Amino acid sequence: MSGAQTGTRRVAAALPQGRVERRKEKTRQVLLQVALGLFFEKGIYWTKIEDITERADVGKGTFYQYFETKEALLRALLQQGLDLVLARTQDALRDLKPGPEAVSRMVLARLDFFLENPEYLLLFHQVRGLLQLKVEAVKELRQAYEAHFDRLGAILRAALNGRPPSPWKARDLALALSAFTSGLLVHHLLFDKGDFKHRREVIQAQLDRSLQALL
Amino acid sequence: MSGAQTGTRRVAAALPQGRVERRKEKTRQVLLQVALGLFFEKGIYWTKIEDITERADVGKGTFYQYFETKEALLRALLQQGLDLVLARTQDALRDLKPGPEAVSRMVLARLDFFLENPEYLLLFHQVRGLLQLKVEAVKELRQAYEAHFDRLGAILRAALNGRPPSPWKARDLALALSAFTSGLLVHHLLFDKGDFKHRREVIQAQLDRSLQALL
Amino acid sequence: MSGAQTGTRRVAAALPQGRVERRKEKTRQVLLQVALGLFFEKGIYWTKIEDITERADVGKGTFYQYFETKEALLRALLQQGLDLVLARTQDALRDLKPGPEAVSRMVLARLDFFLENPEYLLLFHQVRGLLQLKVEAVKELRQAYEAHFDRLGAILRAALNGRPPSPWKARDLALALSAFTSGLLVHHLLFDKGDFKHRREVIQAQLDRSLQALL
Amino acid sequence: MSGAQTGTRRVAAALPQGRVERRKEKTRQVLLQVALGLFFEKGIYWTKIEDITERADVGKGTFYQYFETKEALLRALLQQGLDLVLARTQDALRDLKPGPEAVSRMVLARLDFFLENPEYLLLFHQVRGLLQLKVEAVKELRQAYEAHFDRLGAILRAALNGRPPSPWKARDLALALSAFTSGLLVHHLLFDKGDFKHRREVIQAQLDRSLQALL
DNA sequence: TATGAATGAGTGTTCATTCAT
DNA sequence: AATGAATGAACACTCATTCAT
Repeated sequence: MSGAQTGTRRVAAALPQGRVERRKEKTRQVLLQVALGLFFEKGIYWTKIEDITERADVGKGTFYQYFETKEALLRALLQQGLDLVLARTQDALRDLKPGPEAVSRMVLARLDFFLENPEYLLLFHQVRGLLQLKVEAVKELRQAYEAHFDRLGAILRAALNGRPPSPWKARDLALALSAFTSGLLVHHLLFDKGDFKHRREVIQAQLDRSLQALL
Repeated sequence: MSGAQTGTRRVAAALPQGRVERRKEKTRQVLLQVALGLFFEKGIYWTKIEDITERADVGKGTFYQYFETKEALLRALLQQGLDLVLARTQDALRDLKPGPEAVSRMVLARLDFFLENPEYLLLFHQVRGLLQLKVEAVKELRQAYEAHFDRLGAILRAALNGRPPSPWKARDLALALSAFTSGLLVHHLLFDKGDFKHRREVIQAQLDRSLQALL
Repeated sequence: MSGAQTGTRRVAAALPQGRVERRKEKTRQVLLQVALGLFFEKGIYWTKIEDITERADVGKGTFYQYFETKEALLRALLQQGLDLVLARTQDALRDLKPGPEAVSRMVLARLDFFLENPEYLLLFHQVRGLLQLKVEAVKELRQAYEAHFDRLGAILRAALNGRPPSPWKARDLALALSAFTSGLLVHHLLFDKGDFKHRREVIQAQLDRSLQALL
Repeated sequence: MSGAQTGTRRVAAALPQGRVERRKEKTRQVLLQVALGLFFEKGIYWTKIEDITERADVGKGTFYQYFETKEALLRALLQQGLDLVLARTQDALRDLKPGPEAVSRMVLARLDFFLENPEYLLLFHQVRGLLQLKVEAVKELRQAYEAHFDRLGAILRAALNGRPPSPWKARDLALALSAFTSGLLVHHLLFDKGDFKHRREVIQAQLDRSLQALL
């Protein structure tokens, strides 16, 4: 404290801190963002708690003040990500009449979200790989995912005025759209890293084309 | 059974063994299949070498007679899987004229392969999650994947008489088809486990519908 | 004692600990000393990390807080030993005019050091056995050794007023003196364990006699 | 067998084999020599049984037909080495009158032996490092060493007409001479590898000089 | 509240040795 | 007698988590 030497060393501590409450929330967010970045760079499994705290510039023990376990962090991150895409999806529909156009907007909104946040794209991909595990620990992840697609299905049904085109059910169509977008993007991300963002037009055209058929 | 206690304990040893050569190959295959199953059930990361050898009913050391490391096993399994799908894809085109129909057959062939071998489906999914890692160890995995999609692209181009529909390039279309199929199936697999196989018709209809648009 | 059960179990924790800094340094030293003793008793190769941590009364993981690998520990120990002998050698020359007498003092100083610290004597002997290995890992050991004998040669040259007696070069003479002392002592140590210290006079006489001739 | 393909692959089998007896002895010698070479190159500890059998071009199981354990091989090798030096030492004294000259011859004979067989030099050095171990297994090694130096002491006493110069006892002088020679050579071997043999004259001069004083 | 030293269960891997062929 | 596939005890090292300061 005295000498303020800490101030220069600690990212978290250096942040403007109105009140303790605010600082706590800030540290939590820093940890989440740092973890998201590392999960993207090294993979969930290969990211050590210490990697996170080091980059966040806090003590290793501090991590456990904010998250009970590494798995709790993952859960929080996943939920945050799902919430963000969902919000984005709904935003895209604001002031729009139901119809194919609305669905197209939805899909593009999600496309843009993932282009801007490839970290979440890969996070979802990795997490999906865990969902098969029957362990108790994963149950919550599954639930988050299921809830997300239920809501997404509902949004989609609304966007289609309640009539998803045969042979789809709204929820399945939501899944399919999501699977398609994600699958396509993950591939582009993994195999054409450099071009990822610049290929938006191509990817969009590919999606458009596909969408016409699906609806 | 009674009196044949050995028979029940040692899977590998109990196998019909013409000669040593044959036994070795058999053991290797047993290890691969057992590993594939466990990767499916518990995930790559959570499957311990000992889990594998235990279920294969061989000593822990035996594993290392056949695979240099756990990662080498993964590589072998991935390659085996990619080879299998590719073979299946090509088989589907035998005695078929190029055209949309051919592509449809290809896609359905892959669908069937994955419905029969969900283990590979999930294996690919998990592996894709690793491809972002820049570690040397993963390089070979990437290469296997890249090579696979190059070949798949070539097959597809042939099936389309050399003219992939705009805006696609053959390889990208191959990626997209693969991503779509996989993404769709993984979701069905993870969220509707029980119905997985029985839903073939629905999934097929969904794919068909999508394909019409893509081509 | 009574009531202080912790005190008896944890050597490291029981040590007077001004501050964390001090405790850390202490733990490191405890590990080094314990390892030195075990290397002496059981040999480098046969000393397991757990032997060390057990005797040091710390957890196995603690070892790796202080040394990256077993080999790093060995390196640290070797360097510490070399530094100690060198210091002792130089001390022996303080306030002494160059000449045969000075050299004699040097040699005796080293003799005494090894009589007091047979652990280092045997450590050096064992390490020398590793120096032939071409592995990368050993390079640093070699360098430490080489540097040591360069410095020892320089000291010796000074002690001889720059004129080592033909056919020696200063560095080779340093090597020879060291080899002789060590060789003699190791033999006495290994084959006459009980008498080791009490035979100082005899050994000293033997060394003296030899020295007269060498210079 | 048919086709004689084995003949080209197997060093051991390819050797001229008078009778089975002879072949067995030959294989044993091959194993010993190969092991000696590997112990020199990689160190005793880091030489795997398989390294030995591979280079000897025999099956891994074959090793155990000739030596009960790795340690038994080491014992055999050590004994063989000690016998060889001793024989060489005695040869040097043949037709020589007792006196300082005889001792000088002895020492030089040993010097030459080690210059020709650095493998044994380093073997002895490494083994000496093991002698401290209190394990039962090492007892025989110690005994071999002790017996060797007893005999060496006897030879030396004879060479000195029964009167070792004060303050030496014959056995201790033998030890000292041995220690000196070995120590010097090991150093030269480790730190001046290239020159090892060519430096015979220098080393010899150094030894001569030292000897004059010791006697 | 923040810290980081300490922990030890857990894991991949090695290798001397055995034994069925 | 020769082989090499099979074995499993043993070991170095990792890392999520705890807790005293």
